[in-house]
Amino acid sequence: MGSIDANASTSAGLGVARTREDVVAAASRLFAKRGFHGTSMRDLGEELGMLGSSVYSHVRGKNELLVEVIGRGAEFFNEVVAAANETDGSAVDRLRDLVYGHVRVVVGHIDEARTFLFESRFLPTGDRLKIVEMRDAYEAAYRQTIQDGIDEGSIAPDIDPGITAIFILSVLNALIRWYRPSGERSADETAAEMWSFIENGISGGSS
Amino acid sequence: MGSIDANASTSAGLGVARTREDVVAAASRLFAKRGFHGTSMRDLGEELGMLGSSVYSHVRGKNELLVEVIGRGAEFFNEVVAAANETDGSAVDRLRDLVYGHVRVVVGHIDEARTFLFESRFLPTGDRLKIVEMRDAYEAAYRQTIQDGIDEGSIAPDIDPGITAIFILSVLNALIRWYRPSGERSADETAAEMWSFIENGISGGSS
DNA sequence: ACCGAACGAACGATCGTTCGTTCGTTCGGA
DNA sequence: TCCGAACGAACGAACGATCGTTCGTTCGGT
Repeated sequence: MGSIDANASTSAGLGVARTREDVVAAASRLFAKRGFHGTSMRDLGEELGMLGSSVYSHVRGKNELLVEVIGRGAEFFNEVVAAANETDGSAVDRLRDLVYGHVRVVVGHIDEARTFLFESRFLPTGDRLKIVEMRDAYEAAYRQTIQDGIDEGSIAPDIDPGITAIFILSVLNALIRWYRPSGERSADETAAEMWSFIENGISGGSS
Repeated sequence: MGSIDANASTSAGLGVARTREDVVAAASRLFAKRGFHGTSMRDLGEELGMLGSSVYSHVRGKNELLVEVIGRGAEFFNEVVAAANETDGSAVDRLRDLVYGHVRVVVGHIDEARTFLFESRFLPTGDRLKIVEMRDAYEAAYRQTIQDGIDEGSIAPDIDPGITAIFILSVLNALIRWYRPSGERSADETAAEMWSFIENGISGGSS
């Protein structure tokens, strides 16, 4: 990543030059809160302290903003999979890395994650297909890791890797709905609770 | 071609007469598929084989439709809680009843359930608050049942009832995203897989 | 003849977008 | 040091389309 400008504040001061980065950030916020169809270019302008038409000085149009926001979200999640694949632990270790990484992404980039998950269906067709493909690959990474765990003997052989991957991702993705930055739990504390549930359900971990 | 032929039934057996019920059903379908803001009254009319303005012969307006669809979804889920509270089994039995009931509602009324879960934020303020309240009560029912299980000794005492309730509802609610009526699993088969995961996670059920 | 359902034109508002403009800053040549 | 050309950011009016909604009219069944 990189490109850390002197772009300290997100909003505040009037007359401060806005960049494309500010516009994308504002779009993330509003798309996440009100939805893509519920956000107008004039809403976006207001959020940025300018007119709706002025937004076009920075981006080509509304769809381009949706593609950009969702693309960033997808990138974050892909990095988690790549990182987990580079570790050389057991399958269960890699699965735990996937879970912790996912939670960190949601906690750290909740607006992009929300838009990625809820608004992808409104993407232009080509971009939408790419995202669907990417999501399938993400799910496949979980499925494969679970299968590896079964082969290694560290995960119960009587579970279905496919549907179990879906269940794990269900718990992870729902974080987007209930997590509030003001909450009492940190990212890793939340991930630890999740991992305990994923490992043993309501039978509880004897950790 | 003139204008009014193609009266081929979109709905039930009676050839011509559309009822308010048909309108609400069509709204459920479209709100679930395209979202509330992504569905216009003219879209709704087309789905019903009439003009957008004609929909107003059956309902007062678009918001009323959203309130009605979501209200029906909420009612389904409330019935599940009421039914589970009437059984006299153990806490774990009641929890399992809640899970199975939830899955049956989603499978049987997926459009209402989708709209209930995804579009509630677009409700008029008063109705939205009611739905939030109802959802809190729904979550509280799970939390209380888990607590009962802990008190009875049938659920591990080292788990947090609050966050565990959230995790269970995460798995349940996500069904709305991935379930397809053409799928290979029945409602109860799906619920059984879920229950196994909720009970023991990836440690597997000894079933 | 009655009555509800559907039509179809029209409304005001808002949508995404375009375009000519203003305004402040930057910067090279004299 | 000064000047003016060049530029990017933002303005603000306006566009065609579509939005939710209204209303007088027409149609078909009883």
